[in-house]
Order: sequence, then C-alpha cells, then structure tokens
Amino acid sequence: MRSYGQFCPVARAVDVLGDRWTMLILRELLIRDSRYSDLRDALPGIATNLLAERLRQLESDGLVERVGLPRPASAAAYRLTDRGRAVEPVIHALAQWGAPLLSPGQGDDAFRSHWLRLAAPLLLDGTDLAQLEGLTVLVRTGDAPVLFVVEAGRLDVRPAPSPCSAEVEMSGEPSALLDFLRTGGGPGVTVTGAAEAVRAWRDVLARSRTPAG
Amino acid sequence: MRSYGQFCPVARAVDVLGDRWTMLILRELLIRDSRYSDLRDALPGIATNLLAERLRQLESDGLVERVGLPRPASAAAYRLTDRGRAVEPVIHALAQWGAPLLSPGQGDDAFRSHWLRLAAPLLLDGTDLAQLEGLTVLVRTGDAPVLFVVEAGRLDVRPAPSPCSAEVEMSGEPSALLDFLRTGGGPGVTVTGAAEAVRAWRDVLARSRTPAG
DNA sequence: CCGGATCCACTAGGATACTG
DNA sequence: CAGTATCCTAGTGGATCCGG
Repeated sequence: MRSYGQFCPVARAVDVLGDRWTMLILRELLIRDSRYSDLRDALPGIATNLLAERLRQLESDGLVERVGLPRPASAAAYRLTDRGRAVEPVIHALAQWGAPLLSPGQGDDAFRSHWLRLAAPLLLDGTDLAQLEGLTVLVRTGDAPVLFVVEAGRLDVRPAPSPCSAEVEMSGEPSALLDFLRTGGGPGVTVTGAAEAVRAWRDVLARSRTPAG
Repeated sequence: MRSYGQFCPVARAVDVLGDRWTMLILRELLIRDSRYSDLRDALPGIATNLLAERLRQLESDGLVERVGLPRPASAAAYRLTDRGRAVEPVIHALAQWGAPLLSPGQGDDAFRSHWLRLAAPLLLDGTDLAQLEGLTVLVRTGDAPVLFVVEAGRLDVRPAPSPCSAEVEMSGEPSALLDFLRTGGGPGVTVTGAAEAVRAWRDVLARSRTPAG
C-alpha cells in the first residue's frame, strides 16, 4: 500500500496494517499459528498471490515469522512475532466495535468455528465466570466442533478432540449460537448435559452485562 | 470496499472501516468537527471524489452526520455520531501501536499541529499529571500553535488563541517535539517560561512510564 | 498435497479539470 | 466552498499452472 505520508501514529500504523486482508491474516495468526493452506482456508476469496505477498510484507515489517524450515521447504508455519502480537488490542477493539454488526445474521457469509476463540470470550465480556470454573462445553457449529473450557476465570476455546466428553453440549447455526452466547437464550440452539451444569451455564450467559460494542 | 463475506466481528468491522482513507477521516472527526475543506487540508493527497464518496459511505453507515444546513448548502460540517465516536478505542489502539513507528523521524511526511490533540495525551500515557494541574504550555510547531492545558488530571490540547500567554512555551520541529514529549529531553526543542513551571513539566515528561506501543 | 507463481479481467484509487 | 466528471493506473479477484 502506498504510504499516507503523514507524521502521525495512526497514519503510520495504518500504513502497515491497512492493506486489504492484512488485518484478517493477523486475526488468524492471533488465534493460532497457521500454515499457508490453513490461512487460505480461513480466508475464502483471497487470491493466492495476495496471501503470499501479504505474508512477505508482514515478515519484512517484523510482525510475522516463519517457523519450521527455511524458505524452500514444506510443513512450515507462520507465527506472530512479539511486535505482531502487540496488534491484539487493535483486533480486540475492532471486534468489540464490530460485534453489533453480526445482528443482521450470517447471510451468505463464511464461518469457521475456530473464530469463536476470539469472538466467544468477547461476547461474554462482563459476565462472571468464576462460578463456572472448570466447566467444559462442547460446541457443535460450523466446520468443526470446539471445546469451551472455563479456567482461571477466563473462557478458553480450543479444537475439540474426538472422542470428546464435556459436561454441556451446544449445537446450532453459527448465527443462533452467537445470539445464544450474548443472551443465554433465543431459538435454534440445542443445549444438553447435566441439568445443573446446563442451568449454571445459561444463568451466566443470561446475566446482564455491558453490551458488546 | 467489497465485503470479506465472513461472519466474524473483526471482518464485519473491517468491511466498514477498512477502506483506504476511512480511518484517517475518522481520526480527523474524532479530533474535531470538520468542514469538507478542513478534511481535505488535513488529508493531503486524498482525491476529492474519494473524500466525497467516503463521507457519503460513512454517513449511510451511520458513523458520520452532516451538521448545519441540509444537502445543498454551504458552511456545513461533518460530525461523528455516537456510533462513529465508538470507533475511538480502535483509533487509540492503532495510535499506541503506531507510536514506535514515529522514531525513524518525519522524513517527507506531512504534519498538522492539531494531530497533537490525539497524539500528545497518548505519548504521556502513564505519567502522573496530578502535580501539574492547571499548567498551560504553548507549543509552536507545525502549521499552527496549540495550547496544552492540564485539567482534571488529563492533558487537553486546543488551538492556541492569539495573543496567548502560557506558563511554558515549547518550540521545535514536530519530530524533535514528539521525542521530547516521550522523554523530557533530546535536542532541537526550546523550552522557556518560569523556571519552576519548566522544571515541573520536564520532570513529569522524563518520569519513567509504560513505553508507548 | 503444500506453497506458491503466472496470467488476465475487473474495480478501486489517484490526479486533474471543471461546475453549481 | 463543496463537491462532480473524467481519464488513467495500480491493486484485486479468480483461474490455472508449476515445482518440491
């Protein structure tokens, strides 16, 4: 991208981060280290040459590094450097601001379950997870099941192993499921498991909180 | 901008905010309500049709409103709506991350003094302004002088009236001045005024703080 | 199958001239 | 002053192909 040519911290940041796709590539690498094809799968519509060029640029800007083998080799992955990981507050602020834009529903948009790793803790921001310590929730939606684990007062989201047992199981369309995470109710989501754990989970989700965004 | 087509809060946010120039237009309107020509002056290099189109888009997205007269009239200005103002955390996060990118210096980049309204409080983040309550600093740099005022423990930056008297006066190149704000020292900045006030001001700036970015 | 490179059609952005 | 209209170029999207 052409520089804005402004001696201003915002402009200098956007010079580096403002290219098309760049922020979404960083989102992916914030969620997990990824191989080239992982990124391509998580970014439907990106042209392969663009992905390659963005990664090169991010590497030369010091936000991303290749881990594994040197340049001409396979099975390597991309990972954020410390400087790249420092973009996290920007991504989080964007996600907070963008959360209300999910309300119109999914439409024809793509969805990947691992995005919940970023979105779910955000949607639960302001809830009190202390009483759920240790709870596990298996979530079936999108392309692959994921496992919610409450630990240290935080919600962590990881790929679900198979087989996988959890105290609570939820399933439904991504759109319904995100509504459910925000409100603790709504149609289109099936919740099963031990009655007490289910009840505690729904209670926490239904608790009033600062509205996201 | 074409939508990324992803059911993800980050992607939906970038769908709206990710167009070229959009973030800088929002930065301007976060600093102050602006007329069309104010924006054009603060965004050197923007094509006038692009500025018009971005403003139209931001208006239809509900981030910006025209204030003053209805469509076919002059002397009107653009202002952020509440939803537009909610982008502030994103801009601040970008500015924090971008602050280290100022170190290479100004080069050929443009500078506008009013940008200090956003940048200066950020560069002083982590300092204790309580002991400077009420201090005024006249800053001469860039295209117009600005006045720093410490009140309610915060640093506020406003256009300097003329004539203007302040307890402390600083002047120098933008690059030197920003370094000075970060470190309390460095070459290229002239500081004058009552010795005690000058000393207190330098002391606070020199105090260690969380490094920006 | 992974990690790209190449080619081509298209669209968004940049520069400038012009108008109510 | 506040934009529109135009032309041109650079960046993007999509498909296909290639080497390890």
